Amino acid sequence: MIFCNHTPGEKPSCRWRRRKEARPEEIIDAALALFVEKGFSATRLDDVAKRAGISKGTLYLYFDSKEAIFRAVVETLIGPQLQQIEKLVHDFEGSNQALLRQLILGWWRNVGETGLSGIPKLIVSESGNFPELSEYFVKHVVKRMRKVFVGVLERGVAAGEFKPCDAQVAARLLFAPLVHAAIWKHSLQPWDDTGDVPVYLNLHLDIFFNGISSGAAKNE
Amino acid sequence: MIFCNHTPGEKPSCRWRRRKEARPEEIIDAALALFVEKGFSATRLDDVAKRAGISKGTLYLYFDSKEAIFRAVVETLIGPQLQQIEKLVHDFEGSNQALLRQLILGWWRNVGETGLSGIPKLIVSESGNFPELSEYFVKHVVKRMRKVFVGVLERGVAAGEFKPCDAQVAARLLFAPLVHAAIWKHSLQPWDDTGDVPVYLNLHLDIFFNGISSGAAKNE
DNA sequence: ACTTAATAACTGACTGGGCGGTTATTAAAT
DNA sequence: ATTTAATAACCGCCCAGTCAGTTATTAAGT
Repeated sequence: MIFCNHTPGEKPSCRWRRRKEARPEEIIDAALALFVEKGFSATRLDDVAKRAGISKGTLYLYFDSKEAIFRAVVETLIGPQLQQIEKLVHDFEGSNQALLRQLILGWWRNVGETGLSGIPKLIVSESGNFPELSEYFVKHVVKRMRKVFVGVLERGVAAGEFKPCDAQVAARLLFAPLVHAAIWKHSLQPWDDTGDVPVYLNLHLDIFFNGISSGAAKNE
Repeated sequence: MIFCNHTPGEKPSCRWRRRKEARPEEIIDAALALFVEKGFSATRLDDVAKRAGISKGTLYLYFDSKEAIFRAVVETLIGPQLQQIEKLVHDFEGSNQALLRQLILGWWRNVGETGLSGIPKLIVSESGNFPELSEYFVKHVVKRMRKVFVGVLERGVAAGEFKPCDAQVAARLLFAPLVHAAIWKHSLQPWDDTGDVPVYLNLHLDIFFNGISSGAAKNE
């Protein structure tokens, strides 16, 4: 705790090191973990600094305020994920059901099982205190994400693969268990570890597609 | 703001009134609203007091601490709901599907559309800061609730009404959209008012039961 | 190579305000 | 007159944000 800032496997020959490039990411990672665990208000910057292996003053060399760190956490971590998802949809060849399954399970693998899974809880928790951030999140994340799902669902309906339905609502239903699982993982999971999530998601997908498929093929 | 504490429709003839009986509930209601909106840490007791129409000192005549108020909010508001639900299940006559539909829609009417709908968000947000409370909630609310759903689902499977499946997991899936809708309502809804919830829930129920029904009867 | 000067990353003690909690006092109720 | 609900001024801790000083690093000079 006293000696720090050494690249792994290096002996502590000095009190600290200059690592201008690495700081921001380390700060954001530390802040994400603490914000998710404790919430924004209850997180002390001293703790963020300690976790990032620096002093509190250093935080202010890279960010203007606690709130700026919060915004950076949210805004920098989600862009890449969305791009990857949109790419997957664009390149995919196969049935729409298979694509949606892959989207759901892929999201869980890339987001749900990583530190990113804490972001939904964080956003939900702080929505009342950061309305502008919530607006940003809805506009640039939720709606963009939903657009992908709605597109695939509508394509599936047009192709006769799914029953006709309100794709907006169906998209929300399809995605809800993902969000639910992610939030759960960071809140009540420790006291109710009900099996692993992929099992949960697979049953969801089976029921959902069995329920929405246009009757033609039934997967047992 | 200055004059207060009058039963509705009473003229402010004095600075305040003694209303020992009514205080606790009013405090709890005020605290619920603010905790849900801002989270526990970010809520100031001065604001709770103001909203309850009293001064901060008065809070301490009825509760030992801020945390005690928090616990009271959670513990006093959910018991009655659970009892009502268990009674409904006990008395119900009809198909298990119909019962589950009624449970879901009834929950939304009695909880989702009232101030109680904020509790899930509150629990999730503060789970990191109040582990004991989370444990209590899981033990006495989540599991008790799930037990009801699991019971009905298993009965349905045994009766040949539903396909065989893991009732524990299915119960979580069935309930997830409710929690999702409630949390959504208190966080991102203002920036994405996607239709009303009953429509969402009805589609959920249609897809779910169509997906899980044992093929015999199809309701279209 | 070795020393020294200049720069910039980093530190940690400090502060000012805000908020949880207390208490001396006031006023309603009986 | 006595009791007690309620107040509002008050206290002290905590923590976001600051800044004067320290140390690693780099560059220039010899």
